[in-house]
Amino acid sequence: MLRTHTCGEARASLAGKEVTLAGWVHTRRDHGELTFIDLRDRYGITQVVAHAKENPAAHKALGKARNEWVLRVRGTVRPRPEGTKNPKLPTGEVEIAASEIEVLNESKTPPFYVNEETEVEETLRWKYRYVDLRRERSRDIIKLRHEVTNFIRNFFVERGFWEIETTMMIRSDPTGARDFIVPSRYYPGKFWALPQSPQQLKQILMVGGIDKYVQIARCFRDEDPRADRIYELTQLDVEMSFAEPDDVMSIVEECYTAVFERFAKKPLHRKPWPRITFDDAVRLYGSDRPDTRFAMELVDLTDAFRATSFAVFRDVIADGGAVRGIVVPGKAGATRKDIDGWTVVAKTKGAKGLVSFAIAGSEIRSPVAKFLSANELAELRRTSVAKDGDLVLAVAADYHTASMSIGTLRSHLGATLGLADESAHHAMWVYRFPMFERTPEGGWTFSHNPFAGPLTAEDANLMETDPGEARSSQYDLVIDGNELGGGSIRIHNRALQERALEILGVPKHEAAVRFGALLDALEYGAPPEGGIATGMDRTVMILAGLSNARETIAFPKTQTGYDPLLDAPAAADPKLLEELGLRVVAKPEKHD
RNA sequence: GGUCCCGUGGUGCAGCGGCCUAGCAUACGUCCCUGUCAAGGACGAGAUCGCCGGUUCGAAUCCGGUCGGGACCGCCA
Repeated sequence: MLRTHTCGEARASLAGKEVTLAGWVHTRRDHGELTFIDLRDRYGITQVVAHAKENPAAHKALGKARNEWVLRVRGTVRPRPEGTKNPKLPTGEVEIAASEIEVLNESKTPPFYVNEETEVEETLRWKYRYVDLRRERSRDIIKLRHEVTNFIRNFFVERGFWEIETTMMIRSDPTGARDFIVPSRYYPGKFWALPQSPQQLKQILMVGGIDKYVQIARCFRDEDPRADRIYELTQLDVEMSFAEPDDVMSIVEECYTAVFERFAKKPLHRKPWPRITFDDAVRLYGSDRPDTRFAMELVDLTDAFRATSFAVFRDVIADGGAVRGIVVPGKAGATRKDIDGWTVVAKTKGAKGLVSFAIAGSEIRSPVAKFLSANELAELRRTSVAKDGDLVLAVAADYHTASMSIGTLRSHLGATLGLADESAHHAMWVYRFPMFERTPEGGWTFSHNPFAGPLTAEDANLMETDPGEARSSQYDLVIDGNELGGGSIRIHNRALQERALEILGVPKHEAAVRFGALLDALEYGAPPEGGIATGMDRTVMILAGLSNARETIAFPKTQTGYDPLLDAPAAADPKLLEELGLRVVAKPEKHD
């Protein structure tokens, strides 16, 4: 090694010892005859000093060095003179009196500060990620990710799980997200797909008797990215044979509890974690991933307006719908503009409108007050338990739509009004999901994935008679209102799997083509099994308190998937396209 | 596919019709300086205000378009 110690190791115990350090110039303080530099590496920062009279050569070299130059420093560790120790640095007791400086490499002036915590535009950070990674903040996040990943891997391996890598080139299937595809040279016109998850493969591993599988798996989904969503995501992928839902939830809860206790900045609010049914989550929070860091539970106002002459409520209730609301504390004074904004939020989940009721003393102000009787308003106040100065917001629609609309508004208000308790992480399980949900077209879609099994034998029967009532074995891990992952006990019987796919609109013959391998495997002694996948990017995001997932990965892309570091995507060599049997028909885009 | 916000020396911000010959901080360069640690001091260089077009006597500033970035909706089993 070019060094004997790292820049984080210098301590009083090394005093008098000759050491060699290598690292980057963090800052330089030139006092003329006396020059200091702080030398930085991954491990820390050490002050190096040289005096013009004591060591002219070293002093000259330090004077010439600039930020981010790479130096090798030989010198003697010595205690700093009394009164010049720096308690802010772990190495602040000592300094290196330089005897020899070797410039390993010079550096251009960096495009942004390494030694300061200023915000820098992301595209620039990603383009110069090698500079950005030297910054303390970036390094800490990447280190955290490494430690969390390593901890989780060890956790499962220690419990008998085998880590198995699954292939990254699989069969494309038009369910779920859009696939990234890879052309084939031997089979021109045919394509592999990058896996959206190793779902089918891990189930096939169970059929192969692997019993317990774990993988920190890269997954690819070509959907428009968001702050917490990226093209390439990493998931903790786990599968267990002969498992029941509680087995999977228990081991993941144990793992995540350990992870949060070790790496999070704040405690978990409850152990063991609460488990809430999907129905209760919708009823109380209007969400399948409730943020319980604040209360503001939904109230049901249907009964208060059951006899109303107000047409909007009356018609919805007559159709079997519901009036669902929330009480916003102290917001009776909300402006028309506020309420219009909240109406837009509620409408994104299907609400036709939003009705507000401001509780002002004995009076209730509402745009629809004139259509409602005094009795109904009194009942509204009683049912909602709204206090003077509160604002009640309500949506009338079918029960699910009304609940989800108000729930979305609840989340929005929680975020914008800063209602969440920031002193603890709220982890929970949501379970007893419906197996199928209605699509806007009137068909069925799955709430988890097409391989999730029914919760009980009774639910399996309901798949035949009344699919909408069948409950799934699915369970979701939710932390602070974020869906961190989900899993289920899988269907391990070909006929039942075919039936499930049929309900989802995939006829048997088509299923045999699209899911042939898995369906065939189910006929060769597939064990009952289940598992889970959780998002590592989001996990690290929450642990580090970040608002976007890009910072948790080493080489991020922009919102449109552009990689500023590698300048990708890029055109392919025409010869390669020829070999692959591809011709580009898209108009070239002009990117500046 | 859609909505909203942003684009000003290397970086981060201010300026939002004329007072801008574009301001501040920091970084950068030269010089001074023996105990600093965000060192200090003096001087200096560095920007056609993303791009195109329009309105106006006059545009960084207003309008339209476009490119890029971000947040969100759709989408994301």
